[in-house]
Amino acid sequence: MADRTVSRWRRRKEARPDEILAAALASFAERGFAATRLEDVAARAGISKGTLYLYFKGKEELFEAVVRATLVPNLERLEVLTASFEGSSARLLERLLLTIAGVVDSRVGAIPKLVIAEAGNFPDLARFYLDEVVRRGLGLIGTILRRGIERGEFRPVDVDHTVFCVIAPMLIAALWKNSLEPHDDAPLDPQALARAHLELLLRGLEAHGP
Amino acid sequence: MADRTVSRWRRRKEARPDEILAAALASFAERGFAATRLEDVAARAGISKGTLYLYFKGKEELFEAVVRATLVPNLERLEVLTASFEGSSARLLERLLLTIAGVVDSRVGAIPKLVIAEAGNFPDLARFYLDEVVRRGLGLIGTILRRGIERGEFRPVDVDHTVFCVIAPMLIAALWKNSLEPHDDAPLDPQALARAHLELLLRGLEAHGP
Amino acid sequence: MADRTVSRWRRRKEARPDEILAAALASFAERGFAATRLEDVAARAGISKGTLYLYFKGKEELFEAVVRATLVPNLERLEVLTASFEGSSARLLERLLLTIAGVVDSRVGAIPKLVIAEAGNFPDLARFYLDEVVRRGLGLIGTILRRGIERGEFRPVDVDHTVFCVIAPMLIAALWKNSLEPHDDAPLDPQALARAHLELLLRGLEAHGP
Amino acid sequence: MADRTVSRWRRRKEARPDEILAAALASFAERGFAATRLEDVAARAGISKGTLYLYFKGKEELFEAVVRATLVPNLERLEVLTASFEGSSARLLERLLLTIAGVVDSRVGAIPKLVIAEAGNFPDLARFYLDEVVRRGLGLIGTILRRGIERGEFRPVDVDHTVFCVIAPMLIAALWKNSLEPHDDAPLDPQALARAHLELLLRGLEAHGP
DNA sequence: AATGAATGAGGATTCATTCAT
DNA sequence: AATGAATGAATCCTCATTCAT
Repeated sequence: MADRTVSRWRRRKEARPDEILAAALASFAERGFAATRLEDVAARAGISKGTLYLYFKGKEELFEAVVRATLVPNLERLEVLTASFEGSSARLLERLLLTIAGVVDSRVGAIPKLVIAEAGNFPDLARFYLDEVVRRGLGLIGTILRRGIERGEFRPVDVDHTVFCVIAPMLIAALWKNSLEPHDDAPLDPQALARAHLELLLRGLEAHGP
Repeated sequence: MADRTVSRWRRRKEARPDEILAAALASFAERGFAATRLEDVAARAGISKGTLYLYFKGKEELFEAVVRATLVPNLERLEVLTASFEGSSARLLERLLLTIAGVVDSRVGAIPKLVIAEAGNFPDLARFYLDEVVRRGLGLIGTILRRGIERGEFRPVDVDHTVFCVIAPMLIAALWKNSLEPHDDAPLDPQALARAHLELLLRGLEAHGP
Repeated sequence: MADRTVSRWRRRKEARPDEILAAALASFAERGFAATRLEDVAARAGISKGTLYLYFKGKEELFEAVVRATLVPNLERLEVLTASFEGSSARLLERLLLTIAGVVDSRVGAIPKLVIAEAGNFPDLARFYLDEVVRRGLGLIGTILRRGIERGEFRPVDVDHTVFCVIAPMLIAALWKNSLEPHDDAPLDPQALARAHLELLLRGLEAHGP
Repeated sequence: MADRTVSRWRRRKEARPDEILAAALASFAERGFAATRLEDVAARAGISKGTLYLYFKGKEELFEAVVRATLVPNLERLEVLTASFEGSSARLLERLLLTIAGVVDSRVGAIPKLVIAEAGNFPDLARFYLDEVVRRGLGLIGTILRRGIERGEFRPVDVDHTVFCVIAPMLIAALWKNSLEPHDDAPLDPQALARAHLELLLRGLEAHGP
């Protein structure tokens, strides 16, 4: 109803930034930052080259926007999940990894590859990602590990290093899907990998004896 | 003796390709393929831009040579080690991961980042890497896992997926060192990570009591 | 009375072209033709970019209109003054230069700079300016000089070249005010310059002896 | 002899900057800064677009180099002339203006037009020109006027404003030659103008009888 | 073999102009 | 009449590659 009052044009203008970000993510994921031509991004978004510049100051800003706009919302969801979870820490870890496996399979799974590839050329972006994604993500896992140790579910481990071991397979899956998998015959199933990893991980973390 | 007959100049000339490869690896590692200027590679190698072309057909060939020349020798060493190892599979896995942790800390640790970043733009290279590094590397780990299972040291696991879990933390360490670590304050110690990972992993793989 | 019947809105609409011309003159004066963005002109005139095109066919036409619309009315005033002046030729020359000094200090003082800068890119405009401003202006001064010579007030001089000498300082003042003065500390006073010039000029023109 | 040892290539490299500056001056003079395409400058200099960038960082730097490289040497010549001149101040002024008239007729006569047109967009250049050309030039004329006044050759005048009157016709000639003259039929003769100006000026400056 | 001056294709960016609303 | 979103032609600039010396 209220929507009728806004012109189609105006509605388009509001949708544009997201359409462009989606197109840009796809292009950057395929070819990387430097090899992506803005003209291709524009074509993919169904607009002209010049229109891009109405929404983003340039290629670098577009790239940064792509990285900044993605992942963080996902992380927030996971933080809420962790804070409110009532079951065992093993179940929580399972829930977390399977959710991440789902993200890995989506478009945003390409972000880690982009950040890893371009961190050297985008120091600001690297720091943002470090602070807002990596530290928060690792912190989240650390919280769960400590929760398990405190509750006597997990044996005491070197939390700082173990968090890397928890997330590593999922990260590798995300990178794999966006780099070598297209050149391989057998696709990787992130969910299956997550389950194999969980089995190994939970046994590895299990508190011994009575 | 024989060496003495070869002039220093001649030895220099024979060393050139390797010096160029080392310079190229350093530059590619810092900025990535596209952002690396051949002029910088040349300067780093102490030669002129034109001289590069006497040894490599172009930027792409140089990049491929960097990737092809590295890692494979390391892999061969590991394959020999595995084939001839006499101790327990746990010890073998430990030996393997600690060795890899050493590689991660060296210049060649940058190769995975480069391949991941550029696989989309270098299909041939991607396939080479897939065949000659990834499959061989994962195969090696698979061999060890199967060895352990057969010998009753490890419980039966989903080998195909578990190999990813075994290598993932070391790979992440390699990527971390060549992307985000320079923007972080606390450096990651691959050896320490390998040990934390081994503790977790070996407990996770442990065959249950009789 | 009649004016009251026209709505303020309508009056606004009729004033538009002049408001746009004023905004355009200000922008062109500041940055020159090429560096002036139509968007800025529109903003300065308080309208949108698109509206400009309802009044002017394009940037070039707007530029030409700015040049054509200005100065000519000033010249006409001076021609009337000259034709009807009754006093000595020295007084007339004084009147003329002081009036021009006033124009130099106004917005239209920027026109000579614009024409000089863009004559090469606007041949039509150059010819218009040559015919309607330069020749008429120089002709006016020539008329005064000849009047003075005929009346025995001025000595006989090379009129064709002297007209340049008469107008040159005022022109320089106009250019100075619109180019280097903003970067200088001490502003130039066109009236004072006109007076210094007149003193020099009238002595230089003075007819000798009895 | 010694020249033979330097290769033709090297000799070319040393000549290039000046060849480019000459080509750039010609293009900028014709069309102004913005309307000049670097490709045209390159073509005029007999080189390719890219070669320009081996010698100048970009269009702006090239423009600034054109302005900075020219005129100053001319000024120095005039300063030497003034300092060492032995004749009457009237002769010195004559010598000065006729020399300037010669410069006006050369390629460098286009510089004032360029600076006036672009001062608003090149603040640094404007200040440079103000300090190194305008102030020095006006100072030179002021020195001569004061010399004449002190020696009793000229009557006491308002030196600060009179210097503008002395130089104005020559400046106008320089601007005229590089803007409107190409659209006019009768070319202006700077030497003739200088002579007409001198006659007027020297009479105007003449100290009155005893 | 080595150099480095020269080239030009490729792509980012700007902004005058158009036109649906 | 007025708007401002969209367009794409025009041009700067970079850098891999070539080649005369």
